[in-house]
Amino acid sequence: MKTADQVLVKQINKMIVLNTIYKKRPISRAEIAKVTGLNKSTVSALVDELLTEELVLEMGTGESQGGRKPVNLSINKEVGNIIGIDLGVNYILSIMTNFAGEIIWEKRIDLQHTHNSPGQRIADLQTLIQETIENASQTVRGIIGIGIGVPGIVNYEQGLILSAPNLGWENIELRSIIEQKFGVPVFIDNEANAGAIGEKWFGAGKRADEFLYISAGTGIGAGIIINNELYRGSRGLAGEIGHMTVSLDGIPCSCGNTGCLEEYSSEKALFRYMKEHICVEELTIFNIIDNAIAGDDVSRRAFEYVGKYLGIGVANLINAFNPQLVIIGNSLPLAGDILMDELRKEAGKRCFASKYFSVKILPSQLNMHACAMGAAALVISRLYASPVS
Amino acid sequence: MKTADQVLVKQINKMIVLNTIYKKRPISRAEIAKVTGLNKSTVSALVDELLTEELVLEMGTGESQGGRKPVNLSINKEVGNIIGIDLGVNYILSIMTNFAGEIIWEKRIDLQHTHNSPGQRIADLQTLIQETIENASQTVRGIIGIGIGVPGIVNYEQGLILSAPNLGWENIELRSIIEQKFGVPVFIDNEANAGAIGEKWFGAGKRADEFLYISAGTGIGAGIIINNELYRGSRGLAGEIGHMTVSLDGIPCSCGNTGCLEEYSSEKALFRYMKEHICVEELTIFNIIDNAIAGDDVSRRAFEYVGKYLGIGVANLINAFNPQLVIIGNSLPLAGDILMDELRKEAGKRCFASKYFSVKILPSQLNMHACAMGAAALVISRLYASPVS
DNA sequence: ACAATAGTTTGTTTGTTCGATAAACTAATT
DNA sequence: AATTAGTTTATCGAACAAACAAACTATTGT
Repeated sequence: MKTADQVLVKQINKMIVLNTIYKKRPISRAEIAKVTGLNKSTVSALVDELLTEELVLEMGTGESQGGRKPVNLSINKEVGNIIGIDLGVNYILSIMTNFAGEIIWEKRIDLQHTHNSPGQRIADLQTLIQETIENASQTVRGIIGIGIGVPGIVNYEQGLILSAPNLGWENIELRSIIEQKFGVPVFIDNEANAGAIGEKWFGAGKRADEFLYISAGTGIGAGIIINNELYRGSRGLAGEIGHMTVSLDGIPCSCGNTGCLEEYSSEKALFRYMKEHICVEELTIFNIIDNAIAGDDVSRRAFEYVGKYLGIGVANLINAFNPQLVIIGNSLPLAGDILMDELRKEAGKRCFASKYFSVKILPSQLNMHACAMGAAALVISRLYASPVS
Repeated sequence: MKTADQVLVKQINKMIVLNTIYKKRPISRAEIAKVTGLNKSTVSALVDELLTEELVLEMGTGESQGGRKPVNLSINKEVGNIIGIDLGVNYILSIMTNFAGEIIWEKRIDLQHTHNSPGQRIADLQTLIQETIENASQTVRGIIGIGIGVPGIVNYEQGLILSAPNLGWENIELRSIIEQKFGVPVFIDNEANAGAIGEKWFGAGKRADEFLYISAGTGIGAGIIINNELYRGSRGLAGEIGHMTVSLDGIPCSCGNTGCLEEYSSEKALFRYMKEHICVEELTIFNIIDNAIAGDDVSRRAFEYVGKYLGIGVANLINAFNPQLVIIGNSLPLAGDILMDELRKEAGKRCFASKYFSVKILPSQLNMHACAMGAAALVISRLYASPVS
């Protein structure tokens, strides 16, 4: 029960102005007033503050509309650098972006499963972050913060990893570890949540108020955007759809149940399908994708199999959430239409809403960068929420 | 992109004050200031307005806390009457409540399936509403509005019933029909959504920010409360979970697919179970419930069967939404623990979150009144949102 | 050709309104 | 006398409308 006052009013309007500049840059004060409905003088005052905070820049003038030329306003991309980390199961991807979310440096390191003790992995992470920082550009405020997407259960508020089974991690206070080491604010979120935010800020979800981001990789997870914001659920566990039952007496799952979605439509399922169809080679997910695209029959059918079941899971979620859009991300959609066609077909058939209107199902626009860019957006969004910091 | 101004500030704070009085009545101005954090003088001013609008009453004084006695404030229950309608498949329930949501009159009429032409049914509805109005008490503003819960797809903004297959209705402009006839504001919503709002305002969901209301009757639907508000989805179809796939190659459904939840855990499924187990009698749902409670073996096992599968559906939703609470409503939970025990067992097994904390699964507190009371709350909540009307 | 001028658009300044707040007050009670 | 409840008064700060200044285009007249 948060009461309202003038501080709140100003915060909201300032955020609206900054957001408008971010989305429609270059834009003049007059135009901001027009599209937001705020008074000209109000816009002027708020823009002045944003200018002194160096979040916004005046960049020359635009074309005259029959009178005085408008002054172009733009985001100051060089206020600071943001680091976004995708902490994968067998890789770490680190990107450095400017304030506009443009990637200015990145590096991916691949890790063997062999040395996955938490300590070693965190050391690798710290080394990579250090290297990223050393490649920062000259900016007003330096490194603004670090966002990290993790494949596991996370307490976002406390920056705590409760459990990341695929990493073999339990109760790691990752935020305080990284904050102490680098002295900047750190934000930890689930990998699928980060992916959803990435697509919301920079990808296929920019214009959708409500959408689902399905991370289909080693496991299956969903990031849920409701009312333009990430929905985390009452305890931060929303979107844990890997163990959705889709087949009552289906394949037994490591969780003790049968017929979990993850057993039918993840990398795990794909590998099993390959193995069952007499494919003895040791292949990576990327090998199978390449083979499928090149026309290999078994690989294609593996993706069709996985796509069909993923379509069932997606249909179940569409029925429950009624989103405008579903984005399929992580590794599996790299197979393109081989996966997506089958997925769309099955989802369309089983989706109740499709009788009334069609739900768009798109592959990720950011591909393997979604999680890291979303992690960076976790940091950037803080600047937007409270420009005065 | 809604901008903020002082009007918004006042609206928010006034609503907070009114809500605080509603929830904690009797309460003094000083106490309101304490619990909300608003300034004493602000509270005084807002309360004064609420008093002149007759939404609030001064009702004597409370015990002294060592100084001047506090003046007790309370909701003015007699500002007006609200009508809530549950438009069932074979019944119509009409309730009349005061401003506090207390039922002061109600009537349920049972209808035969035989004459379910939309015209006849709407005539029956209008007659019942008329009778309800005639039983209104003396109030300041008379009938404030009518809320109607409908088993079908509804466009809430336009008050339009797009489709109600169980009623045989398509594209009925129910709001304008009823508004024209009775000359008061009318709100139409889906039956499960109304049930969820009912439980939120008056039932088991009062204290939960995020919960799911599962309406388990003729069909299966869900009302979703997120952030203390009903979530309707991008096109008002959120919660249409009847055709969630729970068994890949399961029972064929009227929708053309196989393994839909509704085929396993609705009244329909219960009746089928009874028939398959050599029960030739023509029974109503209430007969089966009574028999089950009385100890009849087949009836009990029918509820256990349905409960188990409903548990799977509930687990899938918990995994996706991570609510604090799930409320099971409509007819099936009238069987009590016979249904609920099996449901909880299965949901607990298949619910990913249960490894981290337990989700409460409760039967409806309002039982068959949830929908009608929620429909009334649709009207009442409008008074709260904009006290000046 | 070109200066004068009218009209338009952009952005700033000024004065007003309105809501929340703090502080000083009155009122009522132990 | 001390304490609690509620009101009054003065102040602050936000958005806003209106008036203004600045910068530009278009039109007109010579």
